[in-house]
Amino acid sequence: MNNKKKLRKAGLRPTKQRMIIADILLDGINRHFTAENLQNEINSSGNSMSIATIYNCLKKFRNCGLIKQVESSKDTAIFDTNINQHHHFLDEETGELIDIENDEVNLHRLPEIPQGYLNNGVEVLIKIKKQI
Amino acid sequence: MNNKKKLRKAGLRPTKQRMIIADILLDGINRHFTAENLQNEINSSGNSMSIATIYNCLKKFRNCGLIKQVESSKDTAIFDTNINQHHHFLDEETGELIDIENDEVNLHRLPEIPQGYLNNGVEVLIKIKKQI
DNA sequence: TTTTTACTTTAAAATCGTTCTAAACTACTT
DNA sequence: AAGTAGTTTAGAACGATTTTAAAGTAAAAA
Repeated sequence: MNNKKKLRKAGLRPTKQRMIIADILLDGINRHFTAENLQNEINSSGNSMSIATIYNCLKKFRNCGLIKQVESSKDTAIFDTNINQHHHFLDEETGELIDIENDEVNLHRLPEIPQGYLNNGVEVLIKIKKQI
Repeated sequence: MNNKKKLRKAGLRPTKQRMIIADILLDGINRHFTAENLQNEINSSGNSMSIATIYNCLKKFRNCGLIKQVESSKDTAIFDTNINQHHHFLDEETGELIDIENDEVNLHRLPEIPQGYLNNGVEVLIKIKKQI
């Protein structure tokens, strides 16, 4: 499916700006990035875009499930083009994230979900530290 | 052990401000809180403290292992007085966190830690959503 | 004890990531 | 082609956190 169709299917108008971002992000390659990283990529591709638009698009893309936002206590939001349930190694020193595929983690005996709630995704974070 | 000793053991000078914070946080009760929450508690206890000092202390306490910082992509840092390895339910709508004790999650077959790194703690986050 | 030194606290300013504003623009519908 | 609803934009605003630099304090040295 081309990106125009992907955006339409997600309920988003395929504007010029969203297409530029989709062409960068939705190429099937898994990557972690910040709004600033993306702006640099946009600039490198010969385009330019207001940072407000970039934030708007990232929020829309995230809410539509085209990308994910990683749970991490860094000062900057980190997004992920891998939208399948998966996990991460996190080097807390550098902030570097490494993907862990879902089938590499075997979760036995999950605790019971609190009354009145539904399970909305499990994320395992394995914090790692450079060996000295 | 009293709080003065705990601070000394952690390598921190037991200043008046750190003692006020230690008296609030290190009472053995597990809680999640932000810097602002803590400032309110300090004020309620009849004391007052510069917000810069509160941030300084929280950073020191965290770096010494007296408290933990929760991995979560909220806009405000969330701290946790439960320093044992444990996990959380997260209601993404409200930001509410609920503790999951470590033995309630059974992790079989963790992936291999990348070359040159050491495991520095595992955190499982179960995102939950209010049932409609 | 007094002095010295290093560390800590503080208010206020600065910074940084992100969101808001409101005007101009553009995609889609009629 | 005209209308309308959604989108983009620069710049202002915001909120959390950090920095600054001066005053204060705890611990170490004399």
